[in-house]
Amino acid sequence: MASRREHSQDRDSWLAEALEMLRERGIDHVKVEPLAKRLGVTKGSFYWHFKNRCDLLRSLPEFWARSQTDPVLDQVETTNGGPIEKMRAVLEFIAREDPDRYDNAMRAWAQFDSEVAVAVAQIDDRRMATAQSLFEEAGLSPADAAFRARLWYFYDVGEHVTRDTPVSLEERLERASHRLKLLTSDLK
Amino acid sequence: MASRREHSQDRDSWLAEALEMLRERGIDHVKVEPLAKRLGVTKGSFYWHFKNRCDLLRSLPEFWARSQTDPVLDQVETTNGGPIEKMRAVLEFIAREDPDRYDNAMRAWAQFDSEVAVAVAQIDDRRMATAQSLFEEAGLSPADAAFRARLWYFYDVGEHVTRDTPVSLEERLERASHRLKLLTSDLK
DNA sequence: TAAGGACCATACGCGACCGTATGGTATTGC
DNA sequence: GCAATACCATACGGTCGCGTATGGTCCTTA
Repeated sequence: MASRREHSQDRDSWLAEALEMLRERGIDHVKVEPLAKRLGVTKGSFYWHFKNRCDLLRSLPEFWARSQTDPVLDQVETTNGGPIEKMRAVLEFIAREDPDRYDNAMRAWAQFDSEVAVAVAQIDDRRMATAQSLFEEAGLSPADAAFRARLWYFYDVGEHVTRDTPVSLEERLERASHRLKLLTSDLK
Repeated sequence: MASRREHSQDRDSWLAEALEMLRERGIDHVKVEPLAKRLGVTKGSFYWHFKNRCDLLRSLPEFWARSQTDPVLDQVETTNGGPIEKMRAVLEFIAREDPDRYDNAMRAWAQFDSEVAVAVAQIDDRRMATAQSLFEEAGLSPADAAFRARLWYFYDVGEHVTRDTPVSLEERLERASHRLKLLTSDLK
């Protein structure tokens, strides 16, 4: 138990590649043998690190949250300034980095797997709670801040989910600015 | 060409069942033999109506738009009153009927198929264009109305996409009312 | 340096689907 | 009443992926 690693590096390699495949082709194309081919090994390796395919799939949401969402929420806290400035920083960060790269694929998966749906809903809640606290900081009541946070967050979701063609960075920044103005013009 | 049906009834039966399966389990589970089993026939029937599985899948988006979205947009036009009243009517209709039952599954599919993505984007555009025209009727400039329509529509998308547990009718109506107020309080 | 464990390759049986080939039945036009 | 056609059942070969069994190769530790 002394030198026991919480997350094996090799296991995480499989998970990272699986997440990439999930993003590219959907969960039903995350299969053991094609995955092994992409990693340049055979499935003999896979069944060493995982009990079976289901074991891999059930480990994916935790890996997704750990590798994708945690860094973003950290970004929020390390920004200094008032709530509006924090929102602006978040919007710029999102517009530039597009950290939600895997979100759509996770949502697509969550449509058909209730456990995954719960995991994704928890992430949604964490993000909306952050937004709500910022609106409360800006002077809104908890109830009003909660709804404003929904509107705030759902715009993100809508932008990602309805996008079939890529949007330029300028356009994304323009929309972010417009959105910030519309949702915070009555505050401060 | 005289008595030729535009859409065969039997073909539509396969499409309707396929759409249902798409909603329940995702596009990769829309398979010929399970589908035939659900319809109580064998796949010999399928390959009479369709060239192959790909033929079925490529026919699904058109069927979806024809059977799901067209009726909703008709509903918008047949309502009389000002733009705000029309919006209220639309919100109530959506909150009660939930006509977007298949939207999530289509979006999930569109994530991994660019042709489907285009078809869904066209539906999104039609719906947002309708919303935009209502906001213009209410006095906004085309540019402002366009953005307001995005905010309006993305809230719908967000509500549907992030929902893991069902929401009561009362709650849905309450949110619809709140949303209408927040997005139209400065108009008229 | 021998033993044990970590890690991976190979080979096999199995089931789920796909698409085709072929034959059967029932209805319709003439 | 007889074809032609619409529609469906059955049977088959082929592919893909799962999971297991088994053996090989390092690398560590005593």
